[in-house]
Amino acid sequence: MEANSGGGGGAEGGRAVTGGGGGGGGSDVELVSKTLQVEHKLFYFDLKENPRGRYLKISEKTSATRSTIIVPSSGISWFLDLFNYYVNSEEHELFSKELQLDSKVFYFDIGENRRGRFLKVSEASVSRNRSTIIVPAGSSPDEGWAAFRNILAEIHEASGLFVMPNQVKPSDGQEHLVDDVGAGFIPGHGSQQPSSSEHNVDRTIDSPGQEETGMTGVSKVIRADQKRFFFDLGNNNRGHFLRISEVAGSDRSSIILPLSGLKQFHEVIGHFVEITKDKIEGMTGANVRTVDPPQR
DNA sequence: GCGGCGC
Repeated sequence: MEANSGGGGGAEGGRAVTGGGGGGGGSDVELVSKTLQVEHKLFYFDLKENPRGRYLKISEKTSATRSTIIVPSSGISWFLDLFNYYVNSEEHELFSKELQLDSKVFYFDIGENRRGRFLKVSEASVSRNRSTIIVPAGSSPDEGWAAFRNILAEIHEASGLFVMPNQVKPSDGQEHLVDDVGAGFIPGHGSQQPSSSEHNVDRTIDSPGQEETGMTGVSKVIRADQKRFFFDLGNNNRGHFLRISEVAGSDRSSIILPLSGLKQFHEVIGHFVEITKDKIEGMTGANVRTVDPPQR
């Protein structure tokens, strides 16, 4: 559905109020607020929520300049992935990236001047002018980009803590409820999700999965391009199965995989991962595209 | 206390 067609709670962003009136963001609730100083820049991270949804506002402030981008909450984990990519990649293999979220496109570009290297993140949306923040790499790679990444990881993790348990219902018909693919994990016992570069393609939401309920109702969702794939364990009188549903727009279709076939399924997928390694290596997700660096 | 961004 177009549940988040607001492009990330765009109702805010200071568009109506210009000039230093009271920026009373109306119904926008601030869930998390963090600041990061990189060289002489100050970055503000505000995870906010209004009736249209949740979004992360990232502002860059210097003495004379303020610039803000608004990231829909579903994009936080993509941002995290992308910053991991820029932190972990060698200099010669840094490419520009585009990230498409709802109606917005975020451009990630590397630049360099005598002050050093920087990552330019700009947001283009239909209604608003393009806005840009620039994150210095720092003299050691950890200073700028990694610190930025760490904040993103903290916010990504914290945002999971704000998911009400009854917002995610197991099994049938949950597709429309699981709007917030980037919202992270449901807090449970012992769920440690360190922000290392170790998380994979899957942007998962774990249903409670208590022991007493058995495995039925365990669900995950991943996202690739404009599609979402839901994985739901279920059972009927014929036994247990994994239902994999593909949802794109208003179309959906499913396959039902008896658990007896799951291992082979896994092996076959692994085989294709193996033989396409060159192509998918470095992909942080299928709706992140690598584009040629600008020739300037 | 820099400086990139944009046309």
